[in-house]
Amino acid sequence: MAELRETILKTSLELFEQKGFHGVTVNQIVAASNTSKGGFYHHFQSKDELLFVIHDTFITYVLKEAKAANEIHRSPIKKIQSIIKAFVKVFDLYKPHISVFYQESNYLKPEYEEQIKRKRDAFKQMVFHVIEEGQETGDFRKELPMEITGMAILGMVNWIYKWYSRDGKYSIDEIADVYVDIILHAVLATNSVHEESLQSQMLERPFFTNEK
Amino acid sequence: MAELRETILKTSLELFEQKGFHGVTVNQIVAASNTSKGGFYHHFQSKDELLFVIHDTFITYVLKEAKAANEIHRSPIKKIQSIIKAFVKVFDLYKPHISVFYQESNYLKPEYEEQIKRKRDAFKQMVFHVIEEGQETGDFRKELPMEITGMAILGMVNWIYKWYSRDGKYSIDEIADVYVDIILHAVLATNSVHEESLQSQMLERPFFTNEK
DNA sequence: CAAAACAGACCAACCAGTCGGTCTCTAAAA
DNA sequence: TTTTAGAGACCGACTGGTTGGTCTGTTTTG
Repeated sequence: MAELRETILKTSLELFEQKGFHGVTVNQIVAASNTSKGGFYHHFQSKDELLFVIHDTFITYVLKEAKAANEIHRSPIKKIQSIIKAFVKVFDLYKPHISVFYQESNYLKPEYEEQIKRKRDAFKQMVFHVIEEGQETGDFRKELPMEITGMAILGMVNWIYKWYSRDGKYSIDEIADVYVDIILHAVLATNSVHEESLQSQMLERPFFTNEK
Repeated sequence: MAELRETILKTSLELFEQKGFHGVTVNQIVAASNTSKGGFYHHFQSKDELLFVIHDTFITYVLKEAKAANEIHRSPIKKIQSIIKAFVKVFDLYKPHISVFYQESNYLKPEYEEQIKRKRDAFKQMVFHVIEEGQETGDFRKELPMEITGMAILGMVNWIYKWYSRDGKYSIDEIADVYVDIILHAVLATNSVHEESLQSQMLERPFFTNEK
């Protein structure tokens, strides 16, 4: 039964998030999971493999979401909208994974690192591509350098792991709406001559337009 | 003489950036600095103190810059412009410090952590305050939630440490210009009725408006 | 010559990973 | 049905290597 494996994953995730990968020993994980060294090493080859599994589950999910969003829509505006929304929402689902991901990713063993890097780059390229597309169709401002804009967007979203909390002032959906709004305001060409008008695209009636 | 101290700081910074705090032993630092254990522990109480010093030099600098930018200008638009520019440019000066800062900050001993946290919060509050100010004067869109917008800006800039390189395609000044432009496009009210007009404020003729 | 700066052998603690062994459960053999 | 055989799950004492830090002594500096 893979029950213990799940327990170990869950408890170690909590511990890593609190104290960091190096701040937690295998013995602590084992104790918190009510098992033993033997139990641990029966399910994982090493402490490093555990770190890899955590990384992989999160990045795999994100990549899948982005691919889907990319295939469903045709307009770059819609595409970036859904990618950002999905991306932001992932922080609600996988907050602990992501925290560990960004804080300990450089301690991954080379073999593991390469696998993760490939998926992460794939995601980055998707964002870049959508921006490029939007600039070609004239929806997005052509004067913005694509790489810088892309990294600005990625950074802004990625940083969420540092401050988001489920008990915070704003829900993840509200945050997603604001982010989409900020990004679209930043990149949309003012004379977007496409089928959809600026305003109708920019805000799907985000929550904060209704507030007083 | 405090010469060795500087050498240790510099070499350990390089090592930490490459391999991370936990990936570098005191013996390695000592060897790379052409000194001995005795030399190291003469200048630093512990490996942790070394980590603290690195954190502190960077955050102290950033905070000083932001304070200055805040005092020099009166208009929130000008303020946010200089804060962002200064903030972005810090990544050119202190890239290694910042990398270590964000990757290892949760391994700081509590006593150290508190000191750093205070300065970091001070900086965050300054950014928040400028946004608030801009919303009050009507320069910035009032419908944007201040906290989310602030964190979006901080995240977008902070993330630079993950990808910026001096040998990269764009200079730090170019990046700073694009960031200022993106942020102002996102936050400026379209009917900014202030002394300065939208366009003249937004871009101080950034490099990319001249391209082709 | 006194104090600071540095050298380097040494140590105690810790920690990831191992290894021989047990327990349980299933399924084939008797 | 009972017995036997075997596989996978799990246990926990042990180890070998590493690491941060100390301590005694030596050199340099003012």
